[in-house]
Amino acid sequence: MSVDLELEPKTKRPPGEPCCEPVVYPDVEREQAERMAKIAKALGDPVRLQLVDVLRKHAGKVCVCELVPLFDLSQPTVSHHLKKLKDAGIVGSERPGLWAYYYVREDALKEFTEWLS
Amino acid sequence: MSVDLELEPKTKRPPGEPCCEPVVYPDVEREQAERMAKIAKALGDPVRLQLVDVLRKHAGKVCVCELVPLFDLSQPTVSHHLKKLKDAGIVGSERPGLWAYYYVREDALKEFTEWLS
DNA sequence: ACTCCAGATCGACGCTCATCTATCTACATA
DNA sequence: TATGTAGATAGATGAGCGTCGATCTGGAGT
Repeated sequence: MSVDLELEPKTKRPPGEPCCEPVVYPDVEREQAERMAKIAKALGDPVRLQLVDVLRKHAGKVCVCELVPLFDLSQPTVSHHLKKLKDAGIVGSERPGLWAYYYVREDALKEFTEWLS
Repeated sequence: MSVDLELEPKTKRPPGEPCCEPVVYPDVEREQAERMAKIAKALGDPVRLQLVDVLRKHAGKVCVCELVPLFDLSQPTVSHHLKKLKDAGIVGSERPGLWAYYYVREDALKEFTEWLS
């Protein structure tokens, strides 16, 4: 971070020149921005936000068969959303037998909100 | 919120019946989830996250002409991203003369992170 | 008035996403 | 071993997104 910008562009300058000096942006930032954006993107859907919400309210693991009837969506669609959340590292899952249980990875959410604060 | 789920689905049940009782989900939640999802979606792009980051680092208002050269993107694209952020209420803008200045609406970000905590 | 420039808007393109139905996998119970 | 069921995967479709070049808008300076 800490990009040194000139916050006030020059008001008078010879025509043909750009208004601001080009600034080099450190690429280190971009990797983290991409990682955080992945999490934000996963949260950028009302269904997924509600899924996370429900999972957090029930601190333990929640069976998928409990989640599906909460939404007016097909089972594959809910499964798809859960996968998105899992790929972003926001939730984890276990499948001991026939049922699958999902839970929130609080550390991932914490990392995200702290980065944003 | 506080949806009362049965966390343990019945193991044995007559065939033909669904595995879980249907649960009514309060719609009140959905409006807020949609509002928060709108913010998350706006943050779900590395460029926009970096824009927010730069704007916050320079607590005052930053000229668009300073932002454009930070990215390997065309001016219309950066303008488009800024509009997305503005529509989500994350940033605001002023245009006193020829230049446009953008700034972060900290209250919106705070509302989001607190909702997520 | 005329020109120049910063920034927003438009229209197009390719790609991703959310959703569905249909199917597949694998565990459980009889 | 045969059947039923939970959940994941595959394929299709329509909508939305990120990006661009071109154009429009309007303030500044001559």
